[in-house]
Amino acid sequence: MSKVYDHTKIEEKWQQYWEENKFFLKTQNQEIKNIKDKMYLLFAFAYPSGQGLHVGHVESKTALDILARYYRMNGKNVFFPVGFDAFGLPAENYAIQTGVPPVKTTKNAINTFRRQIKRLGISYDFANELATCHPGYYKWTQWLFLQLYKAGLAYQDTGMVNWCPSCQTVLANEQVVDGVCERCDTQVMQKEMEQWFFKITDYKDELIAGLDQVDWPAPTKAQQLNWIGKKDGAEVDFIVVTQSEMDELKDQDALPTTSVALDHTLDQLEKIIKKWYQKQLVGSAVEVPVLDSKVFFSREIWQHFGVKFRSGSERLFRLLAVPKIYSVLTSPCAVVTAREKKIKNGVIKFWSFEEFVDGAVVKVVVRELEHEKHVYSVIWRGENEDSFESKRAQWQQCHENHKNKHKKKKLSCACDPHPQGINTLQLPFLNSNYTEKLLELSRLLQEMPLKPWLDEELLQRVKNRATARISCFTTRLDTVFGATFVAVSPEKFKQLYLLKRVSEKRRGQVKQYLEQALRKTEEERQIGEKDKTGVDTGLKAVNPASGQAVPVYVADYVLSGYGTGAVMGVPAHDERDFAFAKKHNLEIKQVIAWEGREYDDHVWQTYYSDYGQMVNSGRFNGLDFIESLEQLLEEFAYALRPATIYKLRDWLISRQRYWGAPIPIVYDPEGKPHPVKEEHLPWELPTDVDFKPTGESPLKSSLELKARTEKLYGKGWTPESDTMDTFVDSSWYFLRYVASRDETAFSDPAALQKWLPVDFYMIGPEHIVLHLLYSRFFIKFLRDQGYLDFDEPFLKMRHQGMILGPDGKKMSKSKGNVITPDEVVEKFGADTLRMYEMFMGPIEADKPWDVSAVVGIYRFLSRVYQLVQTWSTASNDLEISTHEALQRKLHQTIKKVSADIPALKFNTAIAMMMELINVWEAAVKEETTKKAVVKETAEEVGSPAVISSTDVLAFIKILAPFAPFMAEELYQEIAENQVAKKQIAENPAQSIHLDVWPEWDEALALEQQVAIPVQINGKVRGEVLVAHDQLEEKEVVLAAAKKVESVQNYLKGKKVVKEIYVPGRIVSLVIRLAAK
RNA sequence: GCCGUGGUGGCGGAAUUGGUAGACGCGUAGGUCUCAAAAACCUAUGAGGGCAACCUCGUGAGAGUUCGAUUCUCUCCCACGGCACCA
Repeated sequence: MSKVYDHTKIEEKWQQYWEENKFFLKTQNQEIKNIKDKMYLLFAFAYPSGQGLHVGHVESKTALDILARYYRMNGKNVFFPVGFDAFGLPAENYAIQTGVPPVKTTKNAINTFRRQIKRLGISYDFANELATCHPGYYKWTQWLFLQLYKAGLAYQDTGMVNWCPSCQTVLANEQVVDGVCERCDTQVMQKEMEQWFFKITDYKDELIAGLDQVDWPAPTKAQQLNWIGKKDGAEVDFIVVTQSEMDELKDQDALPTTSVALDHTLDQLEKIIKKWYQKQLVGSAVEVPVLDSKVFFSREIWQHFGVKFRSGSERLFRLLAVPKIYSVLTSPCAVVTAREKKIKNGVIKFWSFEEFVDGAVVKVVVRELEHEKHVYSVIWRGENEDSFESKRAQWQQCHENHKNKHKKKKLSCACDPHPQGINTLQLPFLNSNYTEKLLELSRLLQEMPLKPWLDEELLQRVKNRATARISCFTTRLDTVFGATFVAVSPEKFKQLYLLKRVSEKRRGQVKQYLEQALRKTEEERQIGEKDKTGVDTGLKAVNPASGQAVPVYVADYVLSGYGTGAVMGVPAHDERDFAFAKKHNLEIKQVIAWEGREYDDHVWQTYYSDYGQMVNSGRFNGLDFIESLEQLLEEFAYALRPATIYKLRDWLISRQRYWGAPIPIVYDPEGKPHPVKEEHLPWELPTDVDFKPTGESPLKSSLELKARTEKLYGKGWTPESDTMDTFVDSSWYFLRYVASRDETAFSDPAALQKWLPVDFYMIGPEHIVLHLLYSRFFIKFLRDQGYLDFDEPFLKMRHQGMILGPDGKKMSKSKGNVITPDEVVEKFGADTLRMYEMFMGPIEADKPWDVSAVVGIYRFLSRVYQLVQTWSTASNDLEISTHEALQRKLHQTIKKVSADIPALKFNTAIAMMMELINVWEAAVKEETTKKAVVKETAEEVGSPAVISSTDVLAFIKILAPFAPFMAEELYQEIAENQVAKKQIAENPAQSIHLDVWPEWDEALALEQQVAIPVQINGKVRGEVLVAHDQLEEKEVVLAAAKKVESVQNYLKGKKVVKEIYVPGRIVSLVIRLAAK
């Protein structure tokens, strides 16, 4: 009788056979005829943990192995390498506990992994195996660091970093999960340290754009985008004024709700102008800064910046004031009041004047604060038609009485020389429109003598004053009128040196808040998430849109690292600001309204942050977000500018750990960093270190490293003692694979040209963000350095899901739900393990392990084994099979499997093969029964051959990628059959895995008769058999359908009103009661 | 809260992208073999009704489009993953 399926024996035999014959090591030597023929399959770099292979590894490795074997049999030149991401914390932590050096544990772990992988029959090209902890590899990791350093993309910076007190190392933001260390779940602290960074932000825009070039799952792309976090919005400048200044202004009635504060520095102006220029906003209204009584910008200067004067007259000609500059009046007889007021430390001089310009009443207040040498000017505008009209009436009155009345009241007029002798530019009275006034002004400006750029002293003053401006990023510029406070993060408040402006009275309180907030970690701040703490600084800042002077708070709900580190508080339309305002009793001013929805500032409603129509926003009332945007930017251009911010930050690569690639930097006796010379690479990891955590990098304890540095660079030189983040190692390994033994370069240009980019990459969803981002950054950098000629490393990528424990939860030792590959291989064999994991469901889904379901695959493989055994012991050899149903099923199966493998639908491919085996078995049984009628016993009957050797071969070939051991066994066994032997001999391959993939015969795969369902009023009421050559003939099929008995019953006494036939699919009849 | 993914028998999952819902496997029940058990094999297996042919319901809930919806549209519910005081 036939043999029993002995998986252990079979698998050991062929594993050895493949290894001896080096079948899968040949890829590198094969010549590519055509570039399309190469196939670089990449498995995510794995960390060789001491626990050995996990069933999750098996899934993705098997999936890729199936692809590798499939493509090889289809004549592709397949490159399928393997390696180990061997640096990392677990080995080091183990060393701390036991004293066993990481080199040793890592080596053992790799050996275990390699053994297990081979046992699974993964057809890796082991000739190119690599490990990141090998000096031959990390030499080039260090080389990469030096290239980045040379290009200015590796830099040192000090800053607050996440510190894990247990791991004694710095963590990247992304390694902190819910405030605890990703690896050991310890609370993360904040610590200030000198660190190395890679400037990945230089590539932020390209990292976004490149996503269009690759075939990746859309959610992955979305997550990358989210991580880079590009957001368009605007920056809004709030000018800080002290309380005493505020009081003075109030006296002047100079700050009604529609006033505008102006404050500018030179570089800001330059920025604005350039921005306009880039945005091609030539022709818009322009701000004319008058920097000094003697320094004017001529029209030429504006033109030099690419800005044209606006020709329209509807816009106010706005003037900017900076120190020592007063005013340029655009109308001839503005009412100018001059006043002096004594305050504590000096004198404030005020000049205010009103003028009327094309539809707006303008009030300008110029103030000079002697002691601070500051001047603010405020432009105040008529808010609506009514005030405009009344102001105009006033204005005309004023004009009528100009000459005598002004003099009587001792008011000065712009027409007159300035009483204080300050240079005031005067325009002749013009009755004509604004354009002409503008032209006149520009003519006058041109005549003014030009003074060179600001002198040092003035420049310094301008710079100082810049700190008195708080910029806030917002994506909701349409709510700007509703900003009733400004909240600054503690860090930013410190940076801006705002504390010195806080009044004595409050300073202590503010200082105290700052100190305790800065001490808190990011994590601690999050604990009090709903508790919006903050302190009123007593400072006021002027909302550039509403002109309202609003309080400035320091609040730790504002993040320092995002945007500008300060926010404009719009409590009416932002939930956080709302909570803050409620707690601190701040004004809540609704500026957005929605049709059919009420606003009540007592309770927050989610729709308060929805887009809507602007209200309480002056002339912008009624506009929506989009409509207002451009206009706001233009109207308040002196304080608003478009801005884009990113969440992505530079990559912090320093790790205070031992088991990683040393950063190739040495410091001279002055402490200045210098790169290690290339001839000194690899800059080897010393072995004489103390693993015990001390809070300092273990490399500091190495005498060898210190001695080496002094010997090579001189006395007093010291080595960098940090190692690199292991993400650095694992973000370029796929370049090294193609020339993993090259000692002269990081990779071989010819091999790179030949194999890269990677055609298919399979990684777990845990690597979606960082690994991919970093790899893409390296590729783009190396490309810019001329080493590569492609933009994206991974053309096609898919993810494997997670294999869960039988309880549906994530496998973990503590839950006791871990299934190990070894135990399954032991019991059922590697073929069963592979196939079961492929059969569990879609590759990308998370699936629970079903202990009892594994046996289904084992049964299937046993049946395959038995069937082929039975076949090969049959005495008669068939050239061509005569069993029609079996033939059809076989060819349908070849077709389906050939389509499913490249689509990664392994589960349905396996289901189809099972169906085939079911049909095959049934056919054998049928034949046996036929024979049994003649013969008496089963032995006499023997094994009927209903299937030809061509067919058997075809089947085991399509099975081969899934169950490579079984397929090889059967392949070699049926070679004893005469006919099969001939067919196998036609291919010189000594292994089924190097043989040729079978083709299917479309004609044989076709069903002779198709059962077409017949629907009546949408319900299936019968089916009609149609010969396959009549499928296209609508009338024939419809006629036949109507004759079907079950259909007839429904048609009685009814009228068919509609007939639908979808060829090969369905007949649908719509019936009504027949008209009487 | 935001972004993303999904919800189909007792379970894992199919369904040619709008055309007979539940392929394939597990489990379960009954049977064959056996002294018995295990293994293996055979038959049945969405729910309800009927002796039966058949009928009704049924893909998270509700509505819509259609001759026809697991598939498309809208509203809602639930689960999972990522980000999160991100302005």
